[in-house]
Amino acid sequence: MTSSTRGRRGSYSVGIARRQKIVEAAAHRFAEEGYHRTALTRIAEDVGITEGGLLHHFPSKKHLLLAVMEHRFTAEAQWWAHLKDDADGRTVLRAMVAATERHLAEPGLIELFVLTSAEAADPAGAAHALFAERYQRAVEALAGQLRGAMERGTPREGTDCAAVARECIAVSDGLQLQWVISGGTLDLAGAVRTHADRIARTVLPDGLGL
Amino acid sequence: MTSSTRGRRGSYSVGIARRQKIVEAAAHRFAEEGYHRTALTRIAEDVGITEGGLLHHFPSKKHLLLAVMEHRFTAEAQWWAHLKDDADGRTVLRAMVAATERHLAEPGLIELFVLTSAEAADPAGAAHALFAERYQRAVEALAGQLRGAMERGTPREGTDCAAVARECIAVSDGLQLQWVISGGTLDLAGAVRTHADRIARTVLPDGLGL
DNA sequence: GGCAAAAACCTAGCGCACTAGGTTTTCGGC
DNA sequence: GCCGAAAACCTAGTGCGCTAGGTTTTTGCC
Repeated sequence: MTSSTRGRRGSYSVGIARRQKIVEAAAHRFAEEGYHRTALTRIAEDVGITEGGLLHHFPSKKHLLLAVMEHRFTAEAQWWAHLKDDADGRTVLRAMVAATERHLAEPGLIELFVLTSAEAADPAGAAHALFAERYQRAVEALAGQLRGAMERGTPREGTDCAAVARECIAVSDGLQLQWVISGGTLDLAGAVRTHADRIARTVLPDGLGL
Repeated sequence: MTSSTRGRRGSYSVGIARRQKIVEAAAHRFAEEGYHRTALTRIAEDVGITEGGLLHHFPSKKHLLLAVMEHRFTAEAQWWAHLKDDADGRTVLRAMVAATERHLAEPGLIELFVLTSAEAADPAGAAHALFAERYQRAVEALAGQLRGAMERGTPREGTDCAAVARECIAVSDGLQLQWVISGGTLDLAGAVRTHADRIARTVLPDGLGL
């Protein structure tokens, strides 16, 4: 029973490199021509292997989509990390608007997000676990920051921070959907700001907007 | 150039009956085993025809899903019609909560809705047009009722009713997503109520909650 | 009632996502 | 350096969504 228990060798360097290339190629094609319209064979060709070979690394097309999204999510999480723990509620709410603007800058991202969200609705699907965890983490983080911010001011009585966090995330997701369907016409960032402002006026101690 | 221009005959009665049966069978199977896991062949078998025969009526599986959803949407629209035009803002907001509770009562409905929403993200897809129109109509209706209600009271200055309507719909959609992913754990109706209450406090003339 | 024309339906076949099982390549341990 | 086990990769085959084109059934019209 050493550190490397008998059997079990882990990925080879060539495999790791291949997976990275696959995710890059997939991200490119998905953003370019859409998830449903890109065939796994094309992505496999892009990286110089067979469809079967690709499916060795990612057992299904959905798993591949998930890997692409996970890549995005980590980048997103890193960005949020720049917020200090003692940031006040107003700063957090402003960060939500800024995050939306960041998403808008990357073409195809929101479409992919909406798609993956729906995929996550299937409890048997691979995306389910990731999203379940992701939502829980996001709600907790946002709620924690709001709670901390309120405790430093005079908290409004009976404010459920987790509920506020869930609402913020819901508004963001729901508006993203409307934005995609509107073909990019909707002022997404503006709408998110309006809501953040409403939250500020109803839950922040001073009752002022953003 | 008579009323029936040459050519063009319209559906036969047998076809209409068949389509209805197909939609019923599809709705049942989709709710039962999920959209992705039900094969068109099964639905075709249920109604006693071939897969090819089914595809004559609905050119694609997505079209069929869309037909199922349209069926639900009309039922939903009829329900909303019970609201009087001169209903006050508070009544409209309460109706949103009631609508959510209605959705929760029908198993599998919200899952299908989330799925179809994502499908609508593809501009080339069949669901896109329906959802684009649906959202526009919903926003206009809600905004109109809010506007009417506010004009009868003392409207808060600078309230964009359309924006409020979009936000309400976004919250509803976004929370539905979280509800599905949570496996039904989330108190969906409660969360919608919390938001509706916040809206009431920030946009209704009296500034009171629900 | 019978005649087209259009709807309803079927058959054959393609591409894609995915599976099963075999072959080749990598690489830690001797 | 080389052995062997596991990773990496390929090949063959299946079921599904969908298309193309043909056949059967319905139905308005004379």
